[in-house]
Amino acid sequence: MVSRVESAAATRRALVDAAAELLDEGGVDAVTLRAVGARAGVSRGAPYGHFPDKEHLLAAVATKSWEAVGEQLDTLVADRSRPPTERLELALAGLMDVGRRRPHAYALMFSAPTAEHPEAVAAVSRTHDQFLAIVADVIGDPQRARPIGALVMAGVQGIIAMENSGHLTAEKWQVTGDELLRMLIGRIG
Amino acid sequence: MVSRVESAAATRRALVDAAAELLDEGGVDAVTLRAVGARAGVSRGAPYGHFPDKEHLLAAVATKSWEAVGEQLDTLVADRSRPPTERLELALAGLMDVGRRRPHAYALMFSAPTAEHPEAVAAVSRTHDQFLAIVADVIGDPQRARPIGALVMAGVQGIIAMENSGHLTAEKWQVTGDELLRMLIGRIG
DNA sequence: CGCACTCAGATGACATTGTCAAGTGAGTCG
DNA sequence: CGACTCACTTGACAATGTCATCTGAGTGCG
Repeated sequence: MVSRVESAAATRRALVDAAAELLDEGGVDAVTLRAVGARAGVSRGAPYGHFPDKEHLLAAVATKSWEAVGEQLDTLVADRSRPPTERLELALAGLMDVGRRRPHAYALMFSAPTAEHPEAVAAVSRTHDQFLAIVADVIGDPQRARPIGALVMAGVQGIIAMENSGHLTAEKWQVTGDELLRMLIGRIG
Repeated sequence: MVSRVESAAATRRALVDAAAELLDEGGVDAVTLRAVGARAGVSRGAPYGHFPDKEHLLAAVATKSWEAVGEQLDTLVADRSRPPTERLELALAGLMDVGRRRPHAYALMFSAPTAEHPEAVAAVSRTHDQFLAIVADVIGDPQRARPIGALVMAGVQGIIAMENSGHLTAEKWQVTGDELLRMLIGRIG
């Protein structure tokens, strides 16, 4: 027997996990409230006990994705044994990895509605701070780290977007996403 | 009295225009086949005479958007009176402008389904060629123009995505999208 | 211990949507 | 002029997001 609040929290978690799985498997169109409920072991109307509407459920998925990236960056920020440049490379490689392994989730993380949900904004902000800390270690000057960090973040986002949309063809551009990332890192400072 | 083929072509054009308008006004969710039909002056089933499904209609909207950008670049490529760098700046400013004025259409242009439709791919490819021609004029070396062009294209795409998703906050990054664009251009070569 | 209560979740219902089969009428061609 | 073609309309259906209502298991008070 579980307490009612535990059970409700577990259900909420199961709903977000189910939505994330469906998103990864079949894109945003596959995230049906009925499918989410079924996978989470509840009925189709259950999400409305935890989220005002479907958009908020997706925002929760985006939030969790940002938090996952943030946790990954946590260990990188703390690890002072590696040189800063290497930590930055690892951080960016991690982002690229999410973009490639979970393209639908990645697109969701960078889509507009996310910004309208405070919990999502907080998760994004925290993760950006982690990232900025790493960039600052590379640059030295914390003041200049912010614009340059934005440029790098935008660059990575653009590289992944072009990869995932099929616009980054090797014949046309004579370059791979990884090479672009290396060019991007090389132009820091 | 108009010939049947003219009338059909006009209807197809009206459908794409209506879909584009609805997309700009209310995002992709507002693009309902019924709404598209109504605005185009036809019924809800009319699109099926011109497109196999809704996705192909949206692909046609994306294609038209790419072609519009391509035409804008046409004049820039032809205009040898301006210095190459200025032409590149104007080209990128034009892209940024589309991203800001028509955020939903811009997102559609860089979304995955587009790549699966041959006519869309052709329009994108043609526009990318225009862009590469301008970049090549700036760089000098046509071989190096391709990777650098990809980096710039990805950068612009990323800047717009961060702007439109609300992630490019001035407080966090201490920079504007336009400033990022200038940084990006400054790092060419 | 027992009972009324709360609230997470279930269920029925409804409007909207994408999609297709069948129908229709205006342009087209012999 | 009559048969035909085909762009478009209309009716229908399944799937979906959403809400009002219901139900039963955990909870607090006596």
